[in-house]
Amino acid sequence: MAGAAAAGRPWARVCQDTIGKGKAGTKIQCLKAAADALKEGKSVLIDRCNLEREQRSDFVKLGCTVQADVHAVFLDLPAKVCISRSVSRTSHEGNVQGGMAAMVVNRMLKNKQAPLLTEGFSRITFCTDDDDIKKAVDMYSALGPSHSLASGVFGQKSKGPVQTGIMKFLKKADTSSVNKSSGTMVTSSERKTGQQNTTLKQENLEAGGACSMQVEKKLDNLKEKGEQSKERVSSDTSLCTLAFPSISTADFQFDLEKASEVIVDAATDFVQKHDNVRLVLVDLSQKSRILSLVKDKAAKKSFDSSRFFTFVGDITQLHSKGGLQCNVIANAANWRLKPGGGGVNAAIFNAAGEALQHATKECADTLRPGNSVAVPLPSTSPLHQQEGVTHVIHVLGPNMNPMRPDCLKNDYTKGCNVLREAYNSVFENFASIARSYPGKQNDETSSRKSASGVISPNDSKTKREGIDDSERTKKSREEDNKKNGGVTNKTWGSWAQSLYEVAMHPEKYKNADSILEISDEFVVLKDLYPKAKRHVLVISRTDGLDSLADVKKVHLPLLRSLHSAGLKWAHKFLEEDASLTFRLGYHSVPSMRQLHLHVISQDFNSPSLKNKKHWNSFTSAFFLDSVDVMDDVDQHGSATINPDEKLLAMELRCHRCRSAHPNIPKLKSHIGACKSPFPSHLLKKDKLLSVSTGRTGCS
DNA sequence: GTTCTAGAAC
DNA sequence: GTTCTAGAAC
Repeated sequence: MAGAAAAGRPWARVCQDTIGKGKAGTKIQCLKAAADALKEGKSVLIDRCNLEREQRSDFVKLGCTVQADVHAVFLDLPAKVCISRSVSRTSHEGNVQGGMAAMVVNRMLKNKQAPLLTEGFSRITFCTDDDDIKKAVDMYSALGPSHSLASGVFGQKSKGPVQTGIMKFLKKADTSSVNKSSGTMVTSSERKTGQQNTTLKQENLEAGGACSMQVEKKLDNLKEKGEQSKERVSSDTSLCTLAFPSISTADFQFDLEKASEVIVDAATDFVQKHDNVRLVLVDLSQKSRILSLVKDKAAKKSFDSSRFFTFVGDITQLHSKGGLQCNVIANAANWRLKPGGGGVNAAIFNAAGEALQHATKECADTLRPGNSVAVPLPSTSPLHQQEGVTHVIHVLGPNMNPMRPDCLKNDYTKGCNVLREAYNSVFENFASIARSYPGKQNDETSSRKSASGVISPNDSKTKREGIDDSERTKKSREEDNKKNGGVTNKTWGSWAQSLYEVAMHPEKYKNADSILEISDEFVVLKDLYPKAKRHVLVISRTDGLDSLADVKKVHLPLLRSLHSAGLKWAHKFLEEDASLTFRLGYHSVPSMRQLHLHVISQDFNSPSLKNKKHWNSFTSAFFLDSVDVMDDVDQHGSATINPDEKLLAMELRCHRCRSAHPNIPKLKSHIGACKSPFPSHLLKKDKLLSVSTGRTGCS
């Protein structure tokens, strides 16, 4: 179908299901048809699932080579909606319907990768319901030849600021309403009115697949981007990019010569150690002395110069004005992490709007020199929408200005050390964000380890659970905690005390047959509401150690004791029932106080497993394998936790074959029958125990 | 963590 | 009509 939009721009729809003379064709045919249509000056709608990055990259490349704007409209509908629609539809062009459809859709959704601006899209619109889809269709239908749509990401449900454990229990921040208003606001502001004759077939978008992509020809738009864009726009957009200002050299009056040395050392060192990332030092002025010093010093070093370079431009408008796509920007913040003050800090807070202030508050209150904190930028922020910036890393450098706090009074030995620490901290935070970028990792472990983007595993001072890394706040928290007798200041409901009670006074309960073992370090207890045929808890007896968030390196021997007690009981159960498979691990955010290890058989055959939260708490990244936790604590001094509650609300997927299911009863009947092998990430590192593998899980 | 239940989904 | 979920109360 080629819909000639009412306003005049002709559209060509390229659909693989019909491209072979009305029948299904090949991707090559689609690419050719798209290229031809673009040559004829048409806008092109690629009506193809394109769920995986690699699948769509050829289309993106095509768009870029003819200098067209490439947009993605991502239909991010819940799996159960996709499945039920595809099953019940009739006369689908590709004949993906009926019983077969569930299987096909499940297989496709398994590999779903949300589009990123870094792939080369200039605009991405997320649609998560019918309303979003209608808006997107209306918007593109009404697009006239002189219209252009803003660049950036629209309608994405924010990953949101990381919720602290305490937030979860005190009150739920209503992120859903915030997100909704953002989506509506963006689309309605972009929507052209008065054009209702939809030339794009909405039903195709709704049922045909989860993702479609539009390649829009708009040469005039590109010209506006000016000189710099030509130079950089072609540069590699597959790299996760950090743009950063020179730290401390403006208001903090740090010596430029010395600063440039630190920058070049830290940056070249970093890019040599990390793949798939690039660093860009940004300054406003063409005559910037710090840029030329850094350029000169960098020229004398040998490293890949496309991975670290300097750029003249406004750090808040790098994409729109400079044509440089940066996922992450660093901010030369003040110690209070407050907006204002002029310079880069004021500019970034200004450009990012209130969303950044709120998100920052969720992550930290203050910052000390040499430290940084990464803040996920909500999708409501204009900086996110227009520039594609997903994170802001606030950093505080050393101060040489006697009019500002913590002046080092020209002590450049200390100053250089603090500046180096500051850059290293920023780069490490950036590295963990880069690792969590979809496509920059391919296993579940790495994604959950840094998914929040706030956690810096190499910096023991950096906060977890979205608290902060400042010593000031840490102290006050510790004082609060002392009063509670605990290490974290999470509040526990009365119902959350029972494990604590058992751990403190196991002798009181020793006659109960639910208690399997009591030692000085732990108590082994049958879970009162087992979520599988066999489900026991190994509860630590250390007072004040309530969850993984409290665990420090000193607790490593304890973790090992809990683990080996868990193994012992798993083996005992395997002797009784050789068909079982066991997994040992912790909940990222437990509901019950007192650190406890779950030992749970993987049949999940139990009437007590009743809801989505139950299921996801044992089968998503919310469940942290004991072996990983021990490694993590050993290497980093604490456990890396992703406290994102969204993990518990995720769609229901089989823990073996990853197929999606619309509800718990359907899921349970599937898992009762599924014989697929377990995912490879569980087969590694002896995370699963069974008789057939003969694994012990000890290594 | 569970129980209860209104109301959404089928 | 029944089934299932999700939020409040404990």
